[in-house]
Amino acid sequence: MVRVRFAPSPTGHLHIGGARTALFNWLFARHHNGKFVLRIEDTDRSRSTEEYIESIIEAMKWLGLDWDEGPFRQTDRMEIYRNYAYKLLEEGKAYRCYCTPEELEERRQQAMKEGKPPRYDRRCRELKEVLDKPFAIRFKMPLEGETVVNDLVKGEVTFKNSEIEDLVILRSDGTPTYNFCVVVDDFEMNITHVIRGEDHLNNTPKQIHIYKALGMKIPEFAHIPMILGPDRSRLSKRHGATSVLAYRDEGYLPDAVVNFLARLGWSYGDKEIFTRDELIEYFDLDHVGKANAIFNAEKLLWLNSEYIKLTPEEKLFELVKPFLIKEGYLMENDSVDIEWAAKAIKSLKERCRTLKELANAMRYYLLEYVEIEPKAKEKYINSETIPLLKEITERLSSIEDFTQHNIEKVFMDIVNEKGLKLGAVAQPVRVVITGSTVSPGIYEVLEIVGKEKTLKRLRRVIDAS
RNA sequence: GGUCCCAUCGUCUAGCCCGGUCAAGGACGUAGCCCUCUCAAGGCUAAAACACGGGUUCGAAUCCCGUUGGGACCGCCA
Repeated sequence: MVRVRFAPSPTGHLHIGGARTALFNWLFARHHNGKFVLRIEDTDRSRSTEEYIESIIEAMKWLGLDWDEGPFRQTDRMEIYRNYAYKLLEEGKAYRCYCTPEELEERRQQAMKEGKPPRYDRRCRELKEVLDKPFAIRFKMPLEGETVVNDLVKGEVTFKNSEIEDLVILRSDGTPTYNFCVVVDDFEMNITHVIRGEDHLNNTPKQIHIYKALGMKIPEFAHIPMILGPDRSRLSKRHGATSVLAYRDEGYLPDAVVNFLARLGWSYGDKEIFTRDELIEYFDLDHVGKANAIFNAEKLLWLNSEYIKLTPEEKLFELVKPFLIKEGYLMENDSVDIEWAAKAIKSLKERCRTLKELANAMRYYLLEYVEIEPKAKEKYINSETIPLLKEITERLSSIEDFTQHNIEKVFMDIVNEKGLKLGAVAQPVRVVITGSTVSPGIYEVLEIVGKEKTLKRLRRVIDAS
């Protein structure tokens, strides 16, 4: 039975990189019909917050990454770690270190200055007597030999044991450290595959020695490459939105984000667009690449537009509603005819890449009047076009059934009678009705805006001239 | 600085493990054309990559070594 976990530390919102790690674990679990465990690594109490825990959970839910067990919290499990740490101490596999953090920091600085590796010098390792001073517990790493990590993505990676330091497993305040908790938890939770970011590859040999010292079975490891910003440095706030929830707020669809993240570092031939079921069916570690990937916001935008096109209009309306309300184009308790809304959205969905854009485009369908862009006004509303607008207003007002078909007839009549190009008539009308030179087809727009608002807007512009 | 990882179009990648079918395929983006009432969407076309240097081999994007470049880690952070 495959058991994997996602173990974020709540020191920030769930970001793109973390989300992809979570996704790969989730896909692996679902593909193998295994279990996906959520564990909150909050042993750093000074930086962990409840808000971040909630925010991470909210982001996971939004992405649709459901977990089978947890969320477990390491702060609830302190006794367990402590017991294991003391077990190692008693067995002579760990030792008390009386060096203070200040002393260690000083020595690190000194070592750096001398160009030596900034590593703990193991000075307490052979201390025989027990002192009456605060101490941390350090793990005794083997001094020679080598450790091989058989990574499912990277292959065989070999480390010299002499390069691995005697890490602290229990701090002097009695709290355990990351590398220790991970081992204990992964064992206690029966984790079979540890799928995590490549930044943990160097931690792996340390953890392997702890597993061995504790007589625990070592899980399989898979270290997936990092996600980098456009400047090739690790993705961070400087590169714009990195929090998953920020993408939700910008109007991205969770399926699009999931699809995008899945294709970052993983591939299935030439296929680009996957349903969730396809992702689950096809996902495997063999096709996870080894190289870091740069976050390509343009491609995410494209995928999102593809997903918007795939989403039915009625569903899209539900999704866009919060954005409409936020922008003030719709009141919370306004009732909107769903058929009308579907028509409106159908006209716009393939020219919008996010829900936010869609909401914005719906502005001229929902409001009474629209503000006209100055440039558009200057170009299309002038002494030449006003008579034309008057004429068309008159003819439109006589249409009884205000449908695309009948509207088109009015436009074509005018064009034919006056020998004009359609654009010469359509553009000024478009500007008056939508406030901009860009919109869906003019007949479609007028039908959706409706006869009443169409005439109101036209007359207001004519009267103002 | 030490250790570890990585290297195909600007970007995500297929191909690499099992050398020849690769004068390197797809996608995003970019450019042009078609469609057209504007903008999209759609269709067609184009420019665009095997980091470099050595081997091995009849033959290398594919195997080996080195160089360069990038990344990660070296905490009583996770």
